[in-house]
Amino acid sequence: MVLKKKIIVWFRQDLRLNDQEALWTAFQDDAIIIPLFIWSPKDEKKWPIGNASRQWLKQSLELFSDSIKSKGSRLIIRQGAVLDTILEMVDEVKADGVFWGRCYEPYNIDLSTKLKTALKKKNLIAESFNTRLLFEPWEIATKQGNPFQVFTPFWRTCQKMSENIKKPFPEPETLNSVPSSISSESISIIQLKEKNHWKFTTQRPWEPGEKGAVKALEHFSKDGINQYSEERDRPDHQGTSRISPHLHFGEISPRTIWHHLTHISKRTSNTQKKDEIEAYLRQVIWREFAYHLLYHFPHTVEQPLRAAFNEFGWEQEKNLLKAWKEAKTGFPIVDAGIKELLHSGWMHNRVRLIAASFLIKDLLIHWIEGARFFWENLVDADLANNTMGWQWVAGCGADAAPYFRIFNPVTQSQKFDPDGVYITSWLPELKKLPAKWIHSPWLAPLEVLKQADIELGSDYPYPIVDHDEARKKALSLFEEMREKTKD
DNA sequence: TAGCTCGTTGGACAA
DNA sequence: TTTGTCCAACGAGCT
Repeated sequence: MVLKKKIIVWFRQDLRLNDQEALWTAFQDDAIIIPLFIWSPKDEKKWPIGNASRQWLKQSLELFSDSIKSKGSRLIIRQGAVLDTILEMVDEVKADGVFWGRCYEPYNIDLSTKLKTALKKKNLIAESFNTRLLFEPWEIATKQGNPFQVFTPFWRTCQKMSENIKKPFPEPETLNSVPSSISSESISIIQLKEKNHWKFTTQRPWEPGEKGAVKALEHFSKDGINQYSEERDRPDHQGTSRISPHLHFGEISPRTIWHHLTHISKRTSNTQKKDEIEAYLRQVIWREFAYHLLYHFPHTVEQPLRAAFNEFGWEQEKNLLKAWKEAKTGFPIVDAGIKELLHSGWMHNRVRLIAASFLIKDLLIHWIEGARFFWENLVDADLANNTMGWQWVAGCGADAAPYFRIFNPVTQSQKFDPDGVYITSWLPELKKLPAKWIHSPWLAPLEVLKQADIELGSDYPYPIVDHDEARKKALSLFEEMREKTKD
């Protein structure tokens, strides 16, 4: 009789059973599988998991643990430094090796490398799999063999290579049991921080976990996809897929999304629908692009991709930053966005752009401050996406907007939330203000404000900056930076 | 290799 | 009210 191999499958940002190549490979090898999750925020260095993400993770793990149980196995949860914990576990259960899905944050790459070396030294099996991306960051390159820094050619290359995207792996029908002698921590070891406690609201309910992720995809692909390219920009409508937190925690794989939507696209003769699906898949490729950049330019989590921006004259106005974080800027679209973030752990993409542009170009505060605030409060906080997004808005990242493109928070608000429906859903104090004035209450006649029961300065703040002046100042600082870095 | 084209999400102003 | 044009800059990526 052949002795079965014993494999620890270490789960990180791939909390699902479907299209889980690490798990599926161990299952196909007929190995005895020990599913493991490690709670180890200290290993995450300067980007330890934020409060909103913790809350999501707790629920996601709870559900993942249940689905593993339903297959006859048990998820082992341990706490401590990743390397020590795995090596101890390997000895404890006399494992023959470890399988895991790859992560691409600099600290995670470092951990994987060290783990592989340590396991190989012990003559054990160490295998990592692609569980998070359509393409590995090193599989896509320009014709010169360099990493891409512009999205469109990256997108075209991905399209050409899309035939290679593997079909999702099925989930194992059953799993072996895990001996009760192997101890596990409770999920309650994942503690929320006391301050700035993020709460679920009933206003925008989420359903974490693999089932919730599949439901979100099915709902979106039946309905939302048909007007995606227009509707995705409307925070007052439900035009986006809302799949981002599911993708971040790996409750669904991008391959599943890709194949599900390309299948629909192939079946329909409706060219508009095909275009809408392509518009959405383009966004999925933006996520790939973010990982491509994170992998090839890992310093960008702290430093600008364009070095010239190290010379930019950022301001250090603590009070302005505080007002932004507390939704007290006096610009309703910005404040509504921050409120949405604090109350629901999520912010509409268009509003993220407006709020980010306001922090950077109106308040002239360094993008890293905004990146850290988002990191702490978003349920979909993702180092690759967050870094790319903030650098894009700041103009210091890949494919960034030219310096003179500065969002006007009032015209953006008028364009994408014309009736102020989004604004008033998060700022009820402005409910009685007519749509004409909702985007810039400080311009409303006193009579109108009175009728709307608003006294500026007490019910709702005065604007903390004058946008036109702030814009001019930003442009002159960019000009200074260009002079300084000219050569 | 040198030159050419092009770039997720814009704004201001004029007609 | 909508549509068109310029803003003005630069480097990536291709041929």
